[in-house]
Amino acid sequence: MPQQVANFKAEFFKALAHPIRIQILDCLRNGEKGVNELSEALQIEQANVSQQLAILRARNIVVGRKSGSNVYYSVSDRTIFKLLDVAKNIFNNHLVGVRDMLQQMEAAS
Amino acid sequence: MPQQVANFKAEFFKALAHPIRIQILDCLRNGEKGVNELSEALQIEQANVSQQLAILRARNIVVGRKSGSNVYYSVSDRTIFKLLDVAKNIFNNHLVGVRDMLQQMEAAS
DNA sequence: ACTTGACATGCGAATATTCGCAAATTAGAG
DNA sequence: CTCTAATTTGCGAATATTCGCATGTCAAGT
Repeated sequence: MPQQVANFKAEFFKALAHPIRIQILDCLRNGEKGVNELSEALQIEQANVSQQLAILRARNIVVGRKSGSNVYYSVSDRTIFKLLDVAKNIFNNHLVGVRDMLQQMEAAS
Repeated sequence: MPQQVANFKAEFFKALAHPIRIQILDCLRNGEKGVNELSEALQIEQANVSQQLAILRARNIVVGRKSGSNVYYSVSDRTIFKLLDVAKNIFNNHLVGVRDMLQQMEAAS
């Protein structure tokens, strides 16, 4: 894999590498939402939400639909959710791994 | 999703959010590799490779197997590769989107 | 035109990441 | 024990990210 492609992929993951952005994406699982709606749901300052949305937009992860003075955001590609689900599976596997390890230590003591 | 879980997920994606680390994981697709081997294959200073491996290790993404004075690294959970493949699909979808957009602009001019 | 509500953007200080270089560790050979 | 090769770690300067605050934009109502 050329370095250039690796850069591109890293940029993509960097866009996901922030708690607020993860929460925003999770909020968008069941349909589009306005900025205020996200801000209230997550209890995060509106300007901050808007900044994080700008980052997700820059990577084409979300798109905004303007309606009057509101902007409704949604995920541009539902495969994103599949990615998050696979990530969740990895977490679960690792948590199980840690739990087993703790149990073994317990049993050995 | 509680904020704590979002933090955890963000930490995970942060571990993937670096070109060198992406390249390392890609190198590990066909089995474990030593640090020198990775360093040469990627043409990256060995200390740097070791630092990036340490980050992947801290997130349980790779594990090292010590053999003599060598350390052979491998991916701890092959689901990681599935994740990278899903990410690749997302890129491809978006690239197609961009290509179509360029074609439309071309056609309209 | 003025105001209000919904978003976006600019700025800047605090914080975190990156990466080359030097030094430390560790295992095996002589 | 000494030397060497393989790997890790510490350090520090350059660079990037984060986030609150202030300001800017833009549409709709009055």
